[in-house]
Amino acid sequence: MTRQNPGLNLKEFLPYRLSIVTNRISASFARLYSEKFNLSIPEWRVMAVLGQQPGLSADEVCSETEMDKVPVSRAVTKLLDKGLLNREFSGRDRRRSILSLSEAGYGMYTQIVPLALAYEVELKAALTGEEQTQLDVLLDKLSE
Amino acid sequence: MTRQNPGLNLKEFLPYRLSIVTNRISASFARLYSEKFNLSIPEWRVMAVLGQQPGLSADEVCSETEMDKVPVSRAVTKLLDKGLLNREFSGRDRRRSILSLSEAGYGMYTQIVPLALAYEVELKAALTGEEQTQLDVLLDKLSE
DNA sequence: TGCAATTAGTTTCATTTGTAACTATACTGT
DNA sequence: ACAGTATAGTTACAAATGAAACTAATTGCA
Repeated sequence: MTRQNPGLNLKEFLPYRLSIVTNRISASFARLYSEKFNLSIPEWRVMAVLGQQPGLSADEVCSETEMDKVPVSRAVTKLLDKGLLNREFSGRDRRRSILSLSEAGYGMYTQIVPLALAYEVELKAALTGEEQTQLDVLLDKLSE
Repeated sequence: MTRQNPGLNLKEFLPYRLSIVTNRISASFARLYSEKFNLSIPEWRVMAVLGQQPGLSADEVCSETEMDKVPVSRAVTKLLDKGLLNREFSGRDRRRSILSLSEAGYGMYTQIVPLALAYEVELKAALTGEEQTQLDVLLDKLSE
């Protein structure tokens, strides 16, 4: 039987290429903080967003990070256990949590940030300045 | 306590942005074939690569798709169960499998490919022709 | 008011995933 | 030829994940 190729070249297929590149990048970045600081990816994401915007609720962390509420809830529990997070509850709405990094959490955060920025610099070194700008534009457009 | 922002803006952080965009795209593409054809992501990937290059071994499927050998092995088992794949073993090296889509598998493949291509067209519609070229270049460079 | 509908967050359970151990076959150097 | 090592693929086990059910608090509106 002869089969004509219906014309999908996986290596040129955009969703596929994006996922390969992205997975490589996030895996190697994750190694950076998981090894030294023993944080999972969801834990780091929660810390990263709270380092920037203290006082968010769990729900706001979800929308900021585009994570599901289940992994967020679990990450928050773990981070509380490790003493990296403070949690209060809103007086106005007692279901609503108010999350922020603890002293210890903030200390860890300030150690990770330079690693993250250095990693980004290294990544971007593969691109010219102009290309970096282009990439920003393209990602925005693909985000629709 | 006053905390100076150490300068990580998550929304501008490249690995983060890539992963958000990519996850959205692969999730919505996966819906396309998982709903209609009941394929998992690994199953589709195996089929996609074998549709293009019949006769690969499981190991070659791994390197082509950058998947771990465990999910590949499981996807192959499932696809064999569903009758979508044929498997022989090499005479020269009887450990080595020789995989290809069955009639049924190829039939499904030829149905999915147009969906995939249409999806890609839709994605790329957000970009100008020039931007599409740029994106290719950028992804190549980021792949190092 | 008071009761249905919503919302924040957690827990349960089934599925998926990856690491590591395992089986079977093949290769290598003596 | 054969002992040691490497490779293809599978299986077992433990951890991560997500959908759905659940709890508790709040809102809307009759």
